[in-house]
Amino acid sequence: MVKSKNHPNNRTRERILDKAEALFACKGYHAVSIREITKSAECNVSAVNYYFGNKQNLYCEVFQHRWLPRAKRIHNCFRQLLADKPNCKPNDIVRALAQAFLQGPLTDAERVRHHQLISGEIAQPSQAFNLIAKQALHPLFNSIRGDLNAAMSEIFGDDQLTLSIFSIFAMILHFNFARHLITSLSGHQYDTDFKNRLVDHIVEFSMFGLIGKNGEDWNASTT
Amino acid sequence: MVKSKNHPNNRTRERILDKAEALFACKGYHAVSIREITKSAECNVSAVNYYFGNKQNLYCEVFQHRWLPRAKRIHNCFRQLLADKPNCKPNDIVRALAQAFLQGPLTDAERVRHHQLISGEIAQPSQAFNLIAKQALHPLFNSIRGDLNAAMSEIFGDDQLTLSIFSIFAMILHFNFARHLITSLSGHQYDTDFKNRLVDHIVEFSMFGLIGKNGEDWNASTT
DNA sequence: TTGAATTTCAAACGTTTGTTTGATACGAAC
DNA sequence: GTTCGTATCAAACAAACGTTTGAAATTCAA
Repeated sequence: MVKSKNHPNNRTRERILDKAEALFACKGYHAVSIREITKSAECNVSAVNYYFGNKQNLYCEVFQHRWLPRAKRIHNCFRQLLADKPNCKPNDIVRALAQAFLQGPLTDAERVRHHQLISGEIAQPSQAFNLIAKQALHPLFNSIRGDLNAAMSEIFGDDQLTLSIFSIFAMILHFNFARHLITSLSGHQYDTDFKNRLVDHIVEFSMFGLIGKNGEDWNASTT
Repeated sequence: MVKSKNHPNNRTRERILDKAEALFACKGYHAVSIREITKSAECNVSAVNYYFGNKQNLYCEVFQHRWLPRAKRIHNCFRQLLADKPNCKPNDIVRALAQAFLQGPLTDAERVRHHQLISGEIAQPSQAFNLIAKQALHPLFNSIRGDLNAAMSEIFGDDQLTLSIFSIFAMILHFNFARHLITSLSGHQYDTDFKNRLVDHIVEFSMFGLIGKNGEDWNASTT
């Protein structure tokens, strides 16, 4: 009956989106109940169905109205960092990317939420995956692809460039969403110092690998 | 009452473990019901509580009796590949690792299950995380750390080595559990050719980064 | 063949789930 | 002050959930 209504910017609606996002991020879709969300948002159980129709749709609208805007803020931060460097080299691009994702405009709590949500969709894609793939992942991927392609003086195969971008993203995502494992194995907390260290590492490893900046030119052993 | 019983190797028990693992892997813990598992295993609902006490414990025993043995097979494959190469260099180590995880002893279906399960635990650690951290992740990490340390002629800081290993693992895990995203962005299916390509890429990128094997020695632009 | 232990089963347990209902409260327009 | 569209609420809904029960099968040693 109220199906076509939009309920734009209603207070309760916004509170539900906030709390739902936090809960979905840290426990996963099926582990969170509507009652848990509405109790956290201090409203009635039926508010979810009133404003969003059903639970599944609430989950999608969390991605639409919370996750995507944040992804755009990160993307803009990345572009801004690049704009400050005309004639940028590949290492500038990787650094801007790592900074945008690890130290960018988000608070650390937002960053954790952001990457928990996307890691869930990457591991087990749902309806929301198509949304963020089309609106965030594909555009960002193509954007970086173009930048890197222009910045690389060497001739780079299409596939080689694609796989390299995947690898850089693998690191950035992994250092964000595998925090527990990384803390457990390395002993480092995710403080400012460590995140600086991570950005430097991602740039150097992406550029020079294990060989390192001043690396010797050893020959590979017999294959 | 039957609490201390072990029910070793019972047929029904094994079938439940098999089906539970497959379902937990592809839908996640909370999205799978006991009835779904027992229907798939063609036994009575109460069999889960009879053999495993409760759902949570079944989940843990899946990791104990299915996931861990597979992790050990991968680890053994890795060690075997290294044993065939005396005086191995870092690129041999990375190649052995990538091969063990992407082409190793598992069937492809097993590999997908394996990485879906661990990606769930990495993103949102549960009881099972401590088990696999202690019995698989820490040992493998330390093992690789020792190998790489011995193979690197250059002096490598402790942290630098640690972060490099994380990065290599980030790639290997990412290329395994983000299959949907990677297929969506690159157009590649996970056939034999593509997996060969991935192993080669992981080795080259881990060794030389974007610069590549025959890379020029450009200078970084001004920081 | 007997009898005790183990395994399977249908049925039910009390909760919790997502969703719906119908009544009440609110807020602006007339 | 009345009216009307919107928002909130307690209460209830059927369905599904994890778990328990107690009685039938089944197994197997004596």
